[in-house]
Amino acid sequence: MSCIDGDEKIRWFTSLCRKTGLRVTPQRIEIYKQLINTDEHPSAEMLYEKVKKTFPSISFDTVNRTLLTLNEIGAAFIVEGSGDVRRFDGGMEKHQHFKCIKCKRIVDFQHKPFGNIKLPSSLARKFTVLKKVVYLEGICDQCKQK
Amino acid sequence: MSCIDGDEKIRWFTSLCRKTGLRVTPQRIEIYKQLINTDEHPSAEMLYEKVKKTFPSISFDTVNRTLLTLNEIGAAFIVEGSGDVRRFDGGMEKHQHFKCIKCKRIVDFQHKPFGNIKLPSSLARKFTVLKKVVYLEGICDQCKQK
DNA sequence: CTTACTGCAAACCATTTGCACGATC
DNA sequence: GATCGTGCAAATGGTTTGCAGTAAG
Repeated sequence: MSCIDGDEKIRWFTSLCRKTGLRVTPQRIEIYKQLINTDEHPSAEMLYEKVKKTFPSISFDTVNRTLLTLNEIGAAFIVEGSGDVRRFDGGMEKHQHFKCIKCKRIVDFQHKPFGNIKLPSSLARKFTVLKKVVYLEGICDQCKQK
Repeated sequence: MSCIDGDEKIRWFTSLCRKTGLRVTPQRIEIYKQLINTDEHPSAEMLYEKVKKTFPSISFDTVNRTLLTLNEIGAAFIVEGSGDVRRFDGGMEKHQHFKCIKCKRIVDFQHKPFGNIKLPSSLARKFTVLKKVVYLEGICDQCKQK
């Protein structure tokens, strides 16, 4: 299921690990692989279930810790949202999220104006802004039908 | 510390309670009062400490439960964000948040373009969007100095 | 060979739930 | 008086921490 640029990403990831002084372990690679091969914005638990299939001896803690590490080195990030369990995203291209408050599904979408949002300069002077998030919440198509 | 329109808001709140079939209890009023009299976007715990001063016998659970109720009837809302403890906001005017990832401080700001953001129509057709959030994360002025 | 990572278990802490008593309508 | 809210205590569940053994550089 790994696409053409899958290997590309793995190479980028391993070099990022080395650059940041992290060791390249098979567990890390596998977790990262699984993360970028899904678009369901998995929680640590969800990802643990996936990784276990190809790596039965892995522990939940390793998955969870690794995801936090990925977030720190910028190879993934924690999805914003109010409440609920922590969800992760390995897609590094500029995009936004819609989250269904019923089924908790998170859907990616791209809307140029959201990506190019300008900050008020008064704010930019005062704070160091590291992340701009545009985030929508509501009821998804599947849940509306019920 | 209650401003001129403080009583106004309390009246609005009690009528909202009645409209939604909730009973008007002194605890609820006090919690709501404290929530709208601060701009620090308190957690249930923070608010509990405040309310205890004027209402020593109140329990943490009541505070927490009440805040969730306020969120449901639209008298307050849960502040978006990634991870950390749940924070609440009683300010119902259109505004945005900046959150410092070091000290967890949440700062309100208003930026018209953020308030008037238009959704892609493809999305609006498919999903029922209940909430649009523009949210910034970074390092605040106080933490930068250190 | 040194330092970091993994796996396991226990600890933690915010949040939730159940229930009896008391307050509101 | 019936129903909802409160307070207390216990349970839950996601997340974190400590540590000994193991693997990477």
